[in-house]
Amino acid sequence: MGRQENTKELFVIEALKLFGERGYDSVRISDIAEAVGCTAPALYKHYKNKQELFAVILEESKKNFDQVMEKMQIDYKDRLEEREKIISMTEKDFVDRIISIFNHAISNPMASAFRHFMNIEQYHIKELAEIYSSRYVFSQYEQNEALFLILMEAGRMEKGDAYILAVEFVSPVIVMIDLCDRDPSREKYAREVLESHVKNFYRRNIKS
Amino acid sequence: MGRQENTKELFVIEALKLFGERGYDSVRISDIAEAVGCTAPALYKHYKNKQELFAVILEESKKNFDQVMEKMQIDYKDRLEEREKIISMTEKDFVDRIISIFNHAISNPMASAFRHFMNIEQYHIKELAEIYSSRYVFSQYEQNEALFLILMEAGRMEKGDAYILAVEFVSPVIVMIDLCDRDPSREKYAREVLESHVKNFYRRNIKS
DNA sequence: GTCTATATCCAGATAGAC
DNA sequence: GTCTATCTGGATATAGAC
Repeated sequence: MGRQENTKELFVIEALKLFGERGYDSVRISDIAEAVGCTAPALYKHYKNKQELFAVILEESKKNFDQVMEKMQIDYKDRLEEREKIISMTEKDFVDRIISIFNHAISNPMASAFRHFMNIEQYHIKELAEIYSSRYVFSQYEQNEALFLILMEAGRMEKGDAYILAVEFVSPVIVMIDLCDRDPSREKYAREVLESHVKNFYRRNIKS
Repeated sequence: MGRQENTKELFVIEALKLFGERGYDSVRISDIAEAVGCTAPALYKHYKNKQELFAVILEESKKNFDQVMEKMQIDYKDRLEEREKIISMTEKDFVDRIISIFNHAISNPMASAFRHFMNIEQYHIKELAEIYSSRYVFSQYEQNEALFLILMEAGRMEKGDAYILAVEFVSPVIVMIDLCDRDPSREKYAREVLESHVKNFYRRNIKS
């Protein structure tokens, strides 16, 4: 391979993919180099060692993740100007919102690779376990709790425990993403289940 | 270490624990031997190599898992004599049932180790991904769907999509177990969430 | 059935030419 | 900045004594 400008970045991308497939220890430097299109020693011109590459991946993935989260989701807590939009959400809006969260999680290759990577290394690297729980689970619960509190206040939902409703609303999404991570052929099933779930939830809990 | 009768079995137990913590490739034969209380070459008197030990673990864990599942859960589909019991289930019965499923998943060391192991190796070993999905997710969905169909028939639930209700009922349990696998200090939180969830679900969907 | 000693292999990392 | 050749360490697995 000839002189390249973006080799350094390519190492991060390909390594994340491979780590997500097999886990840190199972991936050889030469595997990563092959995926990039060069030989193993080339890596050491860009990174001190395998561990440093790993640290960079973690950093980059977290940054990327934060950016995506910010773009994808309305910050229901702070931005009060969103209140009007929330109060007038239809059944279709709810369905679209959940399906778009699901679609992004499944179809974005980097997000997907990072999630696989976290899943594999979560017991090994404490930091990853924490990231996984807080980003994928708790932030979703809290965002939807805030959403439901607004709807309760506006009289579109019966007043009650908004947090538990958020748990019930979001958990199927988390499980379906997990299911498709293990077997992508279940995407159609997952989308159908989620659509039915959201419609059922809307019909039972939200006033039109 | 002196002559032992159960070393062969000990290798399976300790290896499963370690594989569940770090993954297959990261665990050395000497780590397993140390946990067992002997040296690495001793393993080769019992198993051909590391891979054979792995295969035995898989086999044993599956067997163990099946036994536990059978003991834990009423086979709602086949045993019609359970019908009376199901129809008269109270809120407390539902809470107890979910909490006992949760408790078993969390507190049984072997079940816990096997779940961690599956989680780590699921992308690596296709077979594990399938086991995980079918045993932890689909079987739970289907069992509860059957339960809700009986309740609908008996007039204790409004007729509707029993499968989706099962998804909504069970998914929070799956997520909470997952959460505690990553951080056991969340057990109290998980139990509280699950209790509130079951009570909320019962109040909204089941007639007393 | 377990040990110590050792063979073998292979992955991570370095040296030095281009 | 990438290559080929090589060093080094560590992990799997074997040999042979007890």
